[in-house]
Amino acid sequence: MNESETTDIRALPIFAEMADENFESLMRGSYVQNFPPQIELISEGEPSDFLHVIISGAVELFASWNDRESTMAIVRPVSTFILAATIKDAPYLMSARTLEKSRIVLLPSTDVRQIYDIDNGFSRALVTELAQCYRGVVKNSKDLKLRTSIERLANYLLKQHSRANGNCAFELNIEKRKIASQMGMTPENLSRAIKALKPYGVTVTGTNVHIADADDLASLAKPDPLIDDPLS
Amino acid sequence: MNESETTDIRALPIFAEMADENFESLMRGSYVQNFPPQIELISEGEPSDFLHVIISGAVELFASWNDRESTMAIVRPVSTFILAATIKDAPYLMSARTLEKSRIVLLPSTDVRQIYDIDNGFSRALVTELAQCYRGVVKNSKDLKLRTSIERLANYLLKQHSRANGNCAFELNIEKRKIASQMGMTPENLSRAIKALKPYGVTVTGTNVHIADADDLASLAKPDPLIDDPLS
DNA sequence: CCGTCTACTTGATATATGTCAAACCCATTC
DNA sequence: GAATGGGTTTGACATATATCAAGTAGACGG
Repeated sequence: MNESETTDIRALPIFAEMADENFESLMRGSYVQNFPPQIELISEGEPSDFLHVIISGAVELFASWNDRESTMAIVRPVSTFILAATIKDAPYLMSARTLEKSRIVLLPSTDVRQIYDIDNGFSRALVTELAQCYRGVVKNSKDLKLRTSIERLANYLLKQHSRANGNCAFELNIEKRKIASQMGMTPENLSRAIKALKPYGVTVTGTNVHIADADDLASLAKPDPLIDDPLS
Repeated sequence: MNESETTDIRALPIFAEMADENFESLMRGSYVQNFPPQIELISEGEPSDFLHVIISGAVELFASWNDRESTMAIVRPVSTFILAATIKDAPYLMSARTLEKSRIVLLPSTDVRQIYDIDNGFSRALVTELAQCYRGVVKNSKDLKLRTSIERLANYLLKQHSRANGNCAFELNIEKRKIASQMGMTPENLSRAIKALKPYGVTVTGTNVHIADADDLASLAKPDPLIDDPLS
């Protein structure tokens, strides 16, 4: 791990407030690895041996049951994933695989738990982080339970639109089938949902999205900070 | 608040490890109130002024969007609710209403945050609690995304069955329409799902449930600790 | 430049779930 | 004991979504 990567990790809210010596001890015990795409990093049900930090690339969190599979989230740098399992010393609830070539830091869970027991800055940061994660999942549930697939898509596109600084043209950075799964629908249904948004000025060709009139789309999407705002 | 109630609250994992003086100071600033059924205790979007602790009764957490409403969870004594909003000092993501006559303790959020800043036992307990809550919502999402409504119902009934100590007859302690909403379906659909479980030995008359053969039902439900186990 | 692969799309169809209206069943009240 | 009212059930129907099968398009490697 080079110095700039260490700095990036240190800058994460979760690590920012901890004592230097504890952070360094955490880093000393860590492993860094580069993974090719489509590698399963962890499997649900396994004990959580490491807290993962993604430095570059992209990782999909997914869950399975009875031969069905669903994408739960896509994680992008720089951030940690599967924090709750590490804290609780409980089995992973989700599996993770790389979507692209990715660089991942592995922090032994025992080290994390040990340091969280002695470092109050760290444990306070964890409280904030977990509260945020919790709220994120609740928002996701609300999206799923209160909206149809077309409404979910409309809101997803609006979010991407604002991430592209409001530019009317932007790219999808994930495969459509992953987007579909994340939003709880099939790829075929996503295709049709995209078509259904055409009257609202949405054109998608390949990975290129064009939103003619965001207000028009918003009239359908009715975005709500209590569902769609990643902060708050 | 009487002494036995204070003891019950103190026994909650979240409060168990904090210093006596901090717990007492938290309690001194608290309010206790009895509410009749169907009272809206908090509304989503409002700033989170209090951490709530339910002492007796039952509270429904629900969310709304675009004139739709969905039950997110039912909270029963003794436990806290809307912890994450209090910690983050962020608006509630869910509303809450009493389902029955309920006794609720209100802890001012500023007090909670202030004490969590100085009491390490409390902040560590919060980490564990929030990690648990997070995992709870993730499990709920998996249930929603990976299962059909009949499968969700089958698993719900198996869970109630084991809560009734494996007794083949037990009572539903919530209205069916709330159960339906919690599981992401309409009351009509729930009615039909119940019928669909008849071949698996499930009979429901009013609030009485009879499960002839739990193994038979489990062959359909395929319960999974990574979805259905409230612990782990 | 051509084949190959994989994601994506499309159409036809099936299934799941929602909606609406009416009937029903209790429980409560007057 | 009749009337009221809310929750539940049922049936008929509409809509949303999934499935299956085929075709298309783009990316990649030879």
